[in-house]
Amino acid sequence: MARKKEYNEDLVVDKAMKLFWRNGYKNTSMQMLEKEMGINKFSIYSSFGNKRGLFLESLKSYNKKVNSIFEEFKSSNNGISDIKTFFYNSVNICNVEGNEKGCFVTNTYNEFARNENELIHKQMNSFMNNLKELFIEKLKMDQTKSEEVVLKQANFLLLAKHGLAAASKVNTQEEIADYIEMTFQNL
Amino acid sequence: MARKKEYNEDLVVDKAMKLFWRNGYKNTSMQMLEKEMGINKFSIYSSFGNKRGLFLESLKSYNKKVNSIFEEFKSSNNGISDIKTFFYNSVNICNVEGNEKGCFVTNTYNEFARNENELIHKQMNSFMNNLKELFIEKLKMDQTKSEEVVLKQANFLLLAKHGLAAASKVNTQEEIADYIEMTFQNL
DNA sequence: CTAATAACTAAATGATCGTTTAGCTAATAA
DNA sequence: TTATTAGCTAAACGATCATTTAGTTATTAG
Repeated sequence: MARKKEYNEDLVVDKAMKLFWRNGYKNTSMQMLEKEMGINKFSIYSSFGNKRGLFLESLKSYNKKVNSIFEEFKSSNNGISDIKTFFYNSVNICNVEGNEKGCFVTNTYNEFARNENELIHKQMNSFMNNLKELFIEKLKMDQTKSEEVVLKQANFLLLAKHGLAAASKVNTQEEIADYIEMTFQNL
Repeated sequence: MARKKEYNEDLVVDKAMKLFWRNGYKNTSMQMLEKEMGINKFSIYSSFGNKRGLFLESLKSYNKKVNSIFEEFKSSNNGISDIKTFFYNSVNICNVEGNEKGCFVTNTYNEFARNENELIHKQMNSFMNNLKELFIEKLKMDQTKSEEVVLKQANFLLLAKHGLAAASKVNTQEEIADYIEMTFQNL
């Protein structure tokens, strides 16, 4: 009937994601996105509706990217040791990429902590709740732990993971490693 | 010679600080500041130069506010126990205030992590370095600890403090308490 | 080949951003 | 009292924001 798109949507979303990851939502303008994605504003709007739509797609793209880490985490059966590996893997994804920092989800969580945007909050909360469930599952593998201890430690780990992701924006790999080692020293 | 100012600078900076604390730098507009501070844009500019000037004054105002916690922390002589108390005090200041969340300095650190603004980075780094020195001082009170262990634990605590401040934006007081207790369980 | 249509380019849109300015008000020194 | 001067109000500034639109290009069905 008519012309074909000259770009691949998944590919340009990935580029947008990296820009949002680096700068956050508010500090990323449509002009910057246009340049980074290599397509015109019109194309961005026709594909993703608006800036927020593109941002949500970027979050999905990030989730896909970290999904392999999640899958590995889920399928292993070594309890706490798996959680520790997961922590290391989580802080390492930003090193294999460009100069992105921290965790995109956590960065977003922080930026929108007191924002009214419901969609983004939902996305964030489901992410956090899933993670907590996984922690609980892994912790329960050690059957000497009471339900109460499991829940307390899951809360502890969730906060530690969030804090680590935030801190990893400004700390060195060595400091991060020290932190992870001490965190798991006596769980 | 001429008219007197109808407002108190310290007072309006305090109001600006709370707004910046709640929303961050980018998400706080001059219009919002005008309203919150109760004075005209002209007055803001004549007193503080520009938005960044006002923001830097707000950071100073925050530092003054938390200074009492710092002074108490410095003057005590109970080693690690002091650090723990300091952690609790730090997360509690946002409860005695309005609906501010987390630590203003940490929020700022996160927002400007990959920003080129030198003045703000300096302010942040000096804050962090001072804190680390204090941690080291307190940890050294336990003379059984080697220098190496002291430095490692200081790094750990600095990251934990940063992470806690970030996480406290979205976590409950109970979760926070659990985190602090576990953090100090075996230091 | 041609009519139809979707994707493209590029410019314009209104809103809001931080910042400045012109004109008015009030306080003080002489 | 009056000239001077700093603080005030309110409007306007240019820049940039996200978003839309008008016009052109390219593809394909008939």
